[in-house]
Amino acid sequence: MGRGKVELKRIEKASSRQVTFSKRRNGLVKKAFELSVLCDAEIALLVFSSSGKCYQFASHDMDRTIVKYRDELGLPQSSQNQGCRSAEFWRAEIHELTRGIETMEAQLKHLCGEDLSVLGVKELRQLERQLKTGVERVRSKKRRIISEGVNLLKRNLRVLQEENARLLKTVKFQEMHSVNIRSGAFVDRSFNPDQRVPEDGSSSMVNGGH
Amino acid sequence: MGRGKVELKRIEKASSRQVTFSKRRNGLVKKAFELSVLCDAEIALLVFSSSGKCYQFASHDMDRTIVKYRDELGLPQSSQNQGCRSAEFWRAEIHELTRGIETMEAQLKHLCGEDLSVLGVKELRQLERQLKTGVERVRSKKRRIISEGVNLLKRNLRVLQEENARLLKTVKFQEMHSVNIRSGAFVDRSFNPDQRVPEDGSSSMVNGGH
DNA sequence: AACTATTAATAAAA
DNA sequence: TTTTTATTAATAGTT
Repeated sequence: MGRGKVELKRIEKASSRQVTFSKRRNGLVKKAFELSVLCDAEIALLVFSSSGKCYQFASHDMDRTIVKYRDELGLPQSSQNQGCRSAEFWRAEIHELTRGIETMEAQLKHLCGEDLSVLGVKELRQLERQLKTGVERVRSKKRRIISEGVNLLKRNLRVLQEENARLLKTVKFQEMHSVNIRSGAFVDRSFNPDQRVPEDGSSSMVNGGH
Repeated sequence: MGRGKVELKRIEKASSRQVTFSKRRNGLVKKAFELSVLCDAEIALLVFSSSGKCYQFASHDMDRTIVKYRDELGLPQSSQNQGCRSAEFWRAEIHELTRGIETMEAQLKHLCGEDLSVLGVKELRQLERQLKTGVERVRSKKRRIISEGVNLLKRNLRVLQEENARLLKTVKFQEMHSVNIRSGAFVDRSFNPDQRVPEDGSSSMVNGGH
């Protein structure tokens, strides 16, 4: 609903993203409100923008609804004040994960041809080989998928053509048959040059059926 | 949007209310999902039907988002709680990181031409374009590095050649000089055809320097 | 669950 | 941001 449809992926242009966020956030809250009123539902909605700003809507009371949700899961309350002692552990855990992420991000960038300054010729050669392999594999996969599609279409085409040929024969046979049975009508018609044997247009059906 | 507009009040007819609840709840979740994807937002949505059934949507992790919301309310009042967060929060944080890692691993595999079965033709096309861009960038970087190396060598070559020319002149001059001073020695050499003026080999060093 | 006539949301532009 | 407008999307009532 807008000037053209939009792909379901992160909007790259920051300004557009901001505008869309603002509009859709309003729309979402409006919808949530309407649902709560129309259907007598209890709704809690939390939205954090990518920059960390918090927006919320609650038809009744945010905390009450959250408590209800926790009850639903059977979770104990006020878990917020627990677990302070293991913070160091979690920090270390996260540090590990973050390091892995950084490595992978670098790899991804390199594979996209970005941030290449840190690499030497040897590494560039290896990267190029890796990318060429990747391209080749992707291409061959694509070719296979497309060729499968084409083959399917060809098969369908053949089946339809055979079907049409059969139908055409049947139609011709029926025409001949009706001429033989009602030959009197034929004779009658021959006395009236304006009347013709009607054409049924079945041959055009062959192409009309996609 | 429908056959006529609706008043914003509780739908009295129970069956209509139920149908509308179901439809609009789906719509609301869809909108929440779209907002989270398009605008990179973190969203938590809780919906309780009037009969008490609980429905939910969370773009990231419900508990993490709730904790974030509580932090939002709690932290501005006093900063003493900063850094002291629940194990749940850390678990959610790690869950987030792990999800990111999985995404990146998948991307890496795809870029290496592995695990392509999950992709459609459109995605393969995009991937191919990405890889081609990457290859091109890697190649151009490699070319630049190599060409810089070559240029450096050429510069060295020129410098050395000039140096050689200078040295050769000096040698020639000294020889002439020595001839003038010790003409006897020159005469000695000219009498011995096997002996040559020694070549210093510096011009072959230019090429041997790789 | 489908089907549409309508209304509502919203993308792009101003 | 907000408004406007051309379009798409959601959905109310119906089958």
